[in-house]
Amino acid sequence: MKLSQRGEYALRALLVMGMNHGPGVIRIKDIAQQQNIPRRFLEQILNDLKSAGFVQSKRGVAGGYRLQRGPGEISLADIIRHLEGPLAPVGCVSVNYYQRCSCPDEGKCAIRSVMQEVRDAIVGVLEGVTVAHLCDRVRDLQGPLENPLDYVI
Amino acid sequence: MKLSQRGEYALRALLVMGMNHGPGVIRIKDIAQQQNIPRRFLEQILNDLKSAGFVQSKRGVAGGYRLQRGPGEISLADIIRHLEGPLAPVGCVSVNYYQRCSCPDEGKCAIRSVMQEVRDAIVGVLEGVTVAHLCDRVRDLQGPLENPLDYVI
DNA sequence: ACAATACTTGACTCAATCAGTCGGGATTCT
DNA sequence: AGAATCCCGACTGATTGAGTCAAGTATTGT
Repeated sequence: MKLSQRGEYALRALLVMGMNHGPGVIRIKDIAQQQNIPRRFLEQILNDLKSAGFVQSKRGVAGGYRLQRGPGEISLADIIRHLEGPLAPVGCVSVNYYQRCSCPDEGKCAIRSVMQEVRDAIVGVLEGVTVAHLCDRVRDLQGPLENPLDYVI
Repeated sequence: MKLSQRGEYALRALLVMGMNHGPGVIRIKDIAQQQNIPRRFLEQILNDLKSAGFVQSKRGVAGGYRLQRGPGEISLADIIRHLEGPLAPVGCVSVNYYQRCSCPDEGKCAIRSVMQEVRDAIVGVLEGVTVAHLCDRVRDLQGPLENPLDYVI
C-alpha cells in the first residue's frame, strides 16, 4: 500500500470534517486554505468522496461539505481502499480486489504466503482506525491548547 | 508498499537461486523458462540485483548466476527496499528513504502516527523473512514430493 | 429578481513510472 | 575459432499521478 498525494489530501480533508463534525458544513475553500491543498484538486477529490458516500454536500451560498456517516463509522481501510485500490502488496492476496497471478498453484506459493502476512498486518492497523480515532489522536498529540480551534492537522 | 511485476520476478528468481544454492551457477535462461519470465526483462533485473550485491555472476559458456551471500542473510525487506524504494506508505515515516512532508509539525500529525504503525507492521513481517525462510516455506507447502527436484515456485 | 457564492462535471496537460524489447559488445569454455 | 552466456544502454508504448481549466447548475441573501 502506497499513499498518493491525492490520498493524503483526502485523509486530511476528512480529518478536518471530523474535527468539526456537526449539523453544519465546511467550505471547500476553507479546507484548501487550512491544509494547503490546491483548491481545484481538492474539489475533484471531495467529489469522489461524495459519490463514494463518505461525505455529503450542500450547494449555494452557505454551502460546503460534511461527513455523511459519523466519524466513528468510517475506517481508514475503507477510505484508502476506495482511493488507492488494494491494500495488499499483490493482487493475489487482496480480498476486495483479488486478481489471480501467474504462479501455477497459489496455495503452494511461498511468496504469496508472506505477502498474505503483510496484507494482514496492514489491514489489521487500518481497519482498526476510524476518523474518530484520528480526531482523538490529534487532541492527544497536541495536548491542551490555548484556543480550542487552533489545532493543526 | 506495492510489489511491482519487476519486484515479483526478482523474488521468484532469488527463490530459485536459494533453492539451488551451492557452488555452481544457474543460467538466466533456465530461471526465465521455469518461472515464465521474459528473458530480456529478467536480464535487466538480475543485473540490478548484481550491482546491489545480492547475486554474483559468471560469464561465458558455463556461466550464470548465484546468490552472493547465504540465503539466510538476505531479508525480503532488503530486497524490496532496493527494488521498490520505501516500504513505508508515506515518505515521512520511512527510515531508509525519509522525506519530509508538508505538514507543519510531524510530531503532532495524527495521520503520520497511524502510517508509522502501518510501516512498523510491514517492516516487522519483511525484516523477519529471509530467502532461506522462503525456501523452507516452499518445502513445507509442497509437502513430500515424489521427485525432490519437482518443486514449483 | 438577481448577483454572488459554491459545488459539479468532464476534458485536458505534463511528467514520471512500468513493463518490456532490442542491438550489439565482452567473456569464457571447448 | 566459435558457440554459449552474461553485459549494457537506448528505446517504446501504455498507464498513472498531480494538477488545471472552463463552463456549467443550485442556493440564498438583499
